[in-house]
Amino acid sequence: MEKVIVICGPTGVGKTKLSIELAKKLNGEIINCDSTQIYKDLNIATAKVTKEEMENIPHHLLDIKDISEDYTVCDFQKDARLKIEEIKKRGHVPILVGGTGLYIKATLFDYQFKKEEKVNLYDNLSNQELYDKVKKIDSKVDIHLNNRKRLIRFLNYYHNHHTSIRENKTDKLLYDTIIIGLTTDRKTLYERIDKRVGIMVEDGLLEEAFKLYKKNIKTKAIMTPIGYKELFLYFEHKITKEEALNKIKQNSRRYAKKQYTWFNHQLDVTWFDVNFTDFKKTIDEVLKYINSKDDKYLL
RNA sequence: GGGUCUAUAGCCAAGUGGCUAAGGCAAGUGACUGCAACUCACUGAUGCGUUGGUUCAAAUCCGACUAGGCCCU
Repeated sequence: MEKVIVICGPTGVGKTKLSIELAKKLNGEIINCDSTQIYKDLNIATAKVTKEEMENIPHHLLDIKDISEDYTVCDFQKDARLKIEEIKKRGHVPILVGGTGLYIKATLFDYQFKKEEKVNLYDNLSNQELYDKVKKIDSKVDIHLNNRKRLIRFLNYYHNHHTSIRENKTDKLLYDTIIIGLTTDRKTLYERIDKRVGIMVEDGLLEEAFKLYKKNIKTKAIMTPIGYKELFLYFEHKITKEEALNKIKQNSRRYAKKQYTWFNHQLDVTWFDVNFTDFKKTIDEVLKYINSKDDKYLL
């Protein structure tokens, strides 16, 4: 049986470290599932693995796009599935690693992204008008009146496919999957996140951000991740450096919190409490679990 | 030691005798199939420093106490 292994969890728990150790043991190759690490030039703020950390383990879907380009879950699904097949063909184990839940889910499950033409027929409508339109098409959808982005998406979807997006739900899994979640108590995680921001600064976060700032192109790729937009405000003298860094910490904590909500409710995750003082124990625990699920990977 | 001002949720605060104590921030919870590190929603004081009193009715008025700020000594 050919498994696909997934490592998910909040930002800052040690997914990267575990993924490399697992890849070494299981003859694996890593597929990045982090929406911001797809892009080139976004390294420190996105906590991207360094060449040294990789330890010669093949990594895929890192640095594949320029910051001026757009990339969506639809692109990722296509790319990731291709990579999974390639890795399997080599007789290796695909290990999906990242914190972007939607990307992981869309890859693993039978999400259908059919061809669409881009339309912006709805930009001038008020939220109420959008909402009424949506309700008229499908009275059962529960997109909130204020969630303009989702309302427009619904209408665009309907325009293209003439069905309600709600009917797109699926629980059909395309791969034999083991989903491993890394976790720790909230307090420890938050401390790690705060500390990591300090390390990022030492590693040159401000320089990286300033380089992007000077380009003066505020693309989606730059403005989405946590770390740049906050520092841009500092560069524009709107807030102090201290405030910017605190904002980065806070946004990271909130992000981690949201990731928990997502993973807990959207995927069937088996959680492992990380042992930070002896990470080997965590690795062993996870390996043991994988082994119990599939005895092909003997230790 | 004397005078004076203040005390409402983790923080900032509105409220100046009468519906169930505004709001913001922080925090927590949740939704989420084409921007997902996105977008959006929900949640908080049975109580107004403590304690007596006035009143049909007190966060609101009066007294004492406690704590803090400022001024004087």
